[in-house]
Amino acid sequence: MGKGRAPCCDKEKVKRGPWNPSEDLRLITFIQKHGHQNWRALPKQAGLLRCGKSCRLRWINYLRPDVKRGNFAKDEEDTIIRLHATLGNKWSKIASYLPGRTDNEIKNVWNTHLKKRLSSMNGNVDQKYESMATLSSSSCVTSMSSFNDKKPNEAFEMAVVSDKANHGSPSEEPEALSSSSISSNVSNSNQVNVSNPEIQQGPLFNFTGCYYNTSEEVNKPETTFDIPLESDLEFWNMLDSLVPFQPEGIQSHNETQCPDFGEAENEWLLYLEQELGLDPKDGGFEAEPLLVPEMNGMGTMCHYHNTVQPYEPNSKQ
DNA sequence: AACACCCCCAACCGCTGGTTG
DNA sequence: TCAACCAGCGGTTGGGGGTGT
Repeated sequence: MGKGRAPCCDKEKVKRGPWNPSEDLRLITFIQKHGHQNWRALPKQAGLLRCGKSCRLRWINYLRPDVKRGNFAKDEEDTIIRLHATLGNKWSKIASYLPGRTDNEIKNVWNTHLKKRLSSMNGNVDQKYESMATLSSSSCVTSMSSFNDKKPNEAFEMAVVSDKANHGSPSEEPEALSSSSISSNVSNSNQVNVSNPEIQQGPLFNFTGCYYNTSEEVNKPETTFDIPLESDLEFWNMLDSLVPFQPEGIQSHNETQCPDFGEAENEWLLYLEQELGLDPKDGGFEAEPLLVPEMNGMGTMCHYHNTVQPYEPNSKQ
């Protein structure tokens, strides 16, 4: 590494911080059309002033159609605890056993909830195997010794078996954790598999993002996507005055990298536009071509968790 | 009401390992 | 074989919201 590593992107020319809806839509639409063969080139091709890494993270952790959001079910938490005892901080590995959950999300849950819970139960997180003994049956703990050597699906089958032993009736096992669904999808969660009906939940694929609740959300009140259209005339005027965007260097549709959005594509895009308040009927956004202009700096973003905040171009970050 | 503190989590940073020429 | 490039991973950060005083 004598010369050192070239920075992944020019930080001076790259937008950072939270993503705004128009950036999300632009990224989603680009990936939907062209896939994500080259993350580094993607931002330029998609017309985003973002680092490729940032685009990748945003897609994987938030925008993927199959990402599941909301609180973790107890069974999911138990699975994380169990897998963490075996795999350690291999978040992506753990995520591969929890369809729809991202490594980042699992890492956050572990650091904010589960670690503390284990710590309070045992007084010492390092005694994780002892912790496992309290959480799980002895058969589970003993099975861990051979857990490491298993292939993911085999290991998960073991986990499921012990899980059933721990929680009694198999009916307590959530659908997303059923062994059948797992064994059909043991690839890393980063790999998009929207064509898989086991992952693709619902008539449209389940674009949960931050825009609406999923039916699997636990203990969360129903929330709405609340874009204050009236109060953000500047933003919507900006959208109205969009210049057609022509992606650079797009030769052909990449079948292998482009998620198969199938017949739901148009319906989904329509849904997205409506959710984002970009209804073409109102002179707003049309899915193709991508028309969203570049943002005017950090001040343009809005943070939207359950409820979208007012879009304030001049508000401070 | 105002302030301080805490918690959560989206996003960033830097490293690693795989691939390619 | 090796250097350069790239995607992916895991650790960390910091802003915003919630809660306590």
